[in-house]
Amino acid sequence: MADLMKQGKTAGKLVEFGLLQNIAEDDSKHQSDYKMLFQGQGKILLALSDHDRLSQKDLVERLDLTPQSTAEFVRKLEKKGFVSREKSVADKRVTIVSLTDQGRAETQKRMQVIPQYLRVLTDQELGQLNRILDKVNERMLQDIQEEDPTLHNKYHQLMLHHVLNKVHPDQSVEHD
Amino acid sequence: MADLMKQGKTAGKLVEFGLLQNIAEDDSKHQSDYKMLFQGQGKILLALSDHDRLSQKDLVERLDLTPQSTAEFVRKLEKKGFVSREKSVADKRVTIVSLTDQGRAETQKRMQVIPQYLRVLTDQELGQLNRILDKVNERMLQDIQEEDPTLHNKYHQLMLHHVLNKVHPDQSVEHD
DNA sequence: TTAGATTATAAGGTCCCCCTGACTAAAAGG
DNA sequence: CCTTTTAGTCAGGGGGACCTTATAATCTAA
Repeated sequence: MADLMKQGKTAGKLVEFGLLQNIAEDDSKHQSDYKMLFQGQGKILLALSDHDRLSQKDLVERLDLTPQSTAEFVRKLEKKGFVSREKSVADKRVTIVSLTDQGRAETQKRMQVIPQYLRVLTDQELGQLNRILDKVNERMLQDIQEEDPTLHNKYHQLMLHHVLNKVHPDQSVEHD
Repeated sequence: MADLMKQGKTAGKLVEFGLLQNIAEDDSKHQSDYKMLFQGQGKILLALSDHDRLSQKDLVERLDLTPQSTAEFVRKLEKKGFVSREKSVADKRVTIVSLTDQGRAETQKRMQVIPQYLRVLTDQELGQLNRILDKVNERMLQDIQEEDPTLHNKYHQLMLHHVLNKVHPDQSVEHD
């Protein structure tokens, strides 16, 4: 019982957390666009930062979008200078999309967003939070896989691959 | 040094967390639209669940939107059956917006999203997470207030009021 | 009573995400 | 060689978040 209640309480706090993140984000005009990481143009950037030089077809498969949407996003990103397009020589039908340096930088910037608010946590608390997030993330991962055992959505595959890469290997380059 | 690194690590895990939340959300078709809680129509719902029966003017002030946008969102919500509108008798210019039962239910549903994944945490971990979130949330709150000492944005005020209400009082109707 | 302020509306715009349909150019296979 | 299949394009559309520029209706105060 107490457990359920505590869970509810925590859930509430997580909502608050999202809320505050949201406010903080549009308060400081710095437009980190953290929210846009997982949609539209952001998705493309993400996919490319996982594996550069993908054909639009590849993107379509990985991101589970229509070719048209994909083309649209790629075009927009190109206009912004974040990606470049070139025709494949091997197969003149295919367009190869790649991240420009600027795009790479942008993607970095979007993901980093090292939340300042973490600075209030003690070393111990950071450790606790890390362990907790590992556990929770792993659980979500399982849930997702249960929901879609074959994981048809390539985007999800990509993302999970990302996560798995970080969640279970030694996972740090601690060499200070 | 170690601290900064740990912070970075945690930040990474938080990104993963967002990622997974996102995937989980559009995997299970239940369209909780958690992401839309803080924008447009969601904002309106939120404001009304804080204080029902507001005039559009009130909404405008609280949400920091133009009257036109507000009217638009309200109209859309009305079309969906989430809110109802009535003319004030006292002042025939004003329209009073209130949540319908359906709207109330919807709002509940959107906010609840009691994250199942919290079930993997032990009682102790929940406690830790609660403390951590309190700390972090409080810090974000301060940051926000520093950024805008007078807190011009009424929406933020509303939200902070929400948060403050939960962050420090006893905060629960614990009667299982 | 009439001018000015207040509340809301209509109309139209910008930009975003994402889709369907129709079509071209290039590759592949019989 | 000629028909499919495949990669991508264009055109158009639905829905969402906002905004600006009128304008109408109502209230209020001189």
